[in-house]
Amino acid sequence: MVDPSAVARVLKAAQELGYRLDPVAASLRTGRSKLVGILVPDIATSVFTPILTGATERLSARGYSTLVAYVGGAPEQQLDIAGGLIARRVDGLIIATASRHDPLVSFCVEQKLPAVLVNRAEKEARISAVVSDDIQGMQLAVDHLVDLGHTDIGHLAGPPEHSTGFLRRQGFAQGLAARGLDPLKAPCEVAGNYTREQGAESMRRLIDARPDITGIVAANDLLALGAYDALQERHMNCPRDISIVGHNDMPLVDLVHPALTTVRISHREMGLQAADLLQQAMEDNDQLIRNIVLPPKLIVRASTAAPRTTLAKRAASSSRKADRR
Amino acid sequence: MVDPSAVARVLKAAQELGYRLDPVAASLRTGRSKLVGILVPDIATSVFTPILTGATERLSARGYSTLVAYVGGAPEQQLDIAGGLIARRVDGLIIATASRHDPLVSFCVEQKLPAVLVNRAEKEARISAVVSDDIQGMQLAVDHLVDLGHTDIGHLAGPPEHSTGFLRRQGFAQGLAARGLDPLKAPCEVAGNYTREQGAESMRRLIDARPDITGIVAANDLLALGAYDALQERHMNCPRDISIVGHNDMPLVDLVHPALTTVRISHREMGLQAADLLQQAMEDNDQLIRNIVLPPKLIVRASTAAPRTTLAKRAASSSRKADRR
DNA sequence: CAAACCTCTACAATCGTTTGTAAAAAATCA
DNA sequence: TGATTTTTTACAAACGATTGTAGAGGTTTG
Repeated sequence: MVDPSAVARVLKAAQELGYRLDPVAASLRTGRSKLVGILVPDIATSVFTPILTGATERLSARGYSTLVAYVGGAPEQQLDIAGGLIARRVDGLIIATASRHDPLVSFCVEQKLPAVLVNRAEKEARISAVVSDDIQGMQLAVDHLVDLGHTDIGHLAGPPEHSTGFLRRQGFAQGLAARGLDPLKAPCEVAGNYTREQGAESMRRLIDARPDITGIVAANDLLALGAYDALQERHMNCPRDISIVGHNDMPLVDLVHPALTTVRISHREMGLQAADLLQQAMEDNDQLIRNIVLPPKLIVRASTAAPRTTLAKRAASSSRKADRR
Repeated sequence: MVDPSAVARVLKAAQELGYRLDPVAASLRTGRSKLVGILVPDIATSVFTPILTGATERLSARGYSTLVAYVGGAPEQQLDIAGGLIARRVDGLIIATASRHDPLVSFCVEQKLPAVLVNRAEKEARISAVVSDDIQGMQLAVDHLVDLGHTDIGHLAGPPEHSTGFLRRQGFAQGLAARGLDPLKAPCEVAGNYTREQGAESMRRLIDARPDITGIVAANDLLALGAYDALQERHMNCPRDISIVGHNDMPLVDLVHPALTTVRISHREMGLQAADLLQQAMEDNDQLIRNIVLPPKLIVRASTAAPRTTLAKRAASSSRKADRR
């Protein structure tokens, strides 16, 4: 349309004057901002950092900046915090803090504000979400222990108000049932939050209640590491006395002693996918609700082994075989 | 001044209508934004997450929101990225990505944009900074090894373009000299970045070059953990064959095997202090350059022990004593 | 009582874009 | 060519606060 040399001249002049479009003014006029708000419970957890990295990376490649808000220990403030982001005209929200029925989600639905859940989903799918297949992850863990010969398996559960805690507990039960074990007889201790301390506390209770347990599936690596602490207190050995499976495969769990067998989740990938989903919702005004469920993977390390009873049996049977020869 | 009941009525009405001051409009008019930009190299490192948490926590308590930008692998883009933040009218910058002479700092000084360095300082103090006492931290580490009886001590150094890598190497040398050991004779391998892989690589080279080494001071925990990997490859044992001291006391290094002796830095505290400093610079228009240096602390765990030569000597001397009795 | 001064209220300009509209110019058609 | 339609250009309104200013109203003082 316009003389291209003129375009070039204008662009050059703009460059020389250091002219940049003012995003604040543009935002005021349009109501949009090229900003995305991300709500995380707390950054320190190694679960949320890769989610953040992934989401931020993808969004910034698409020209969006991120406004990260830490909801921290104040879930009741979450709506206010989100309100602050919305006042700043964020174009969309990535929510990593959702409870199984979250008022913030209701709010987003009402206001038609594009939003995507990540890591934790709601009970019913009102907006798109990217999660790991928590049920399948636990089944992998249970299968692994059962394959090793364990029959007395306990669960260190996470907070039931989050989908991760809830679904993993459910997956644990399903996994047992699928292998012919009775989930109702399996001991389960519910931790209030995902910390090493809570893991240790739950583990102590579990051992006291059911000393016959030989295998533990934890809802989270930190809980599993807490279980390590509890075992050490009682001078018990993992995996000789009790096998432990974690969940998340967070950094360094391959270096702890014993190296932790765990279920790997690609949190980074969750962040990337959430960013993609949100971008679609923001730009194509695409109201489709999508549920992306990423497949977990069992990583076998040194914290799981056959229970001593099975080892004894094997020894016995192999010696019988030897006798027959 | 005004009838207080009228004030109450107006406030109530505002509340009912859901009126909130529009930060975007205010920002356009005033040029201020109640936003602070934070530049981090990458979020995944356990060094920067607590800094971020600390800074964000303090700032949000003061009514500021944070705009976090990951400079990642693109230091040459740093100025552009910062430009984006400035276009958004950030009131100040917290810079965790500074090299020892950083163009972004020059820019902030010229533009009189309040900014604070954190974790990494510049060579010359042009703006305020909050850092750990890297020199002293290394001296603690060296002292510890020398006290145990080590005389052949090597250093796994970090990137020299960052103050942490540079100063820790310097602190290592000073620490040796203070104990009468010759720093020039001490082997040192410089890692290109703070990763486990680089740590392993450096450690391999160091062992090959100087098999007589009995103690290692690493500039960072990840490098130390990489050294663990290298030792394992060669079937060497820590601390029996070689003692290792890390730096940072990042989460879980107490659980690795052997539990890592390391120099604890309160990164969270650095974040808090940086936030305070920045707030002063922003609000009091306080141009004072302050340098906050936090004291590090040695945390002794299981990765350090007396070298075998010393143990042998002690055994000999104690048996002599026994003879005399 | 008028002049000078101070206080308060109300209004308009401003920040820098985007976007709708009106006018002008160009193009199409009878 | 004149009427009609389309395209281009130019301009102004709007976003929602902040802030300076002019004028109204009140108070003090010679």
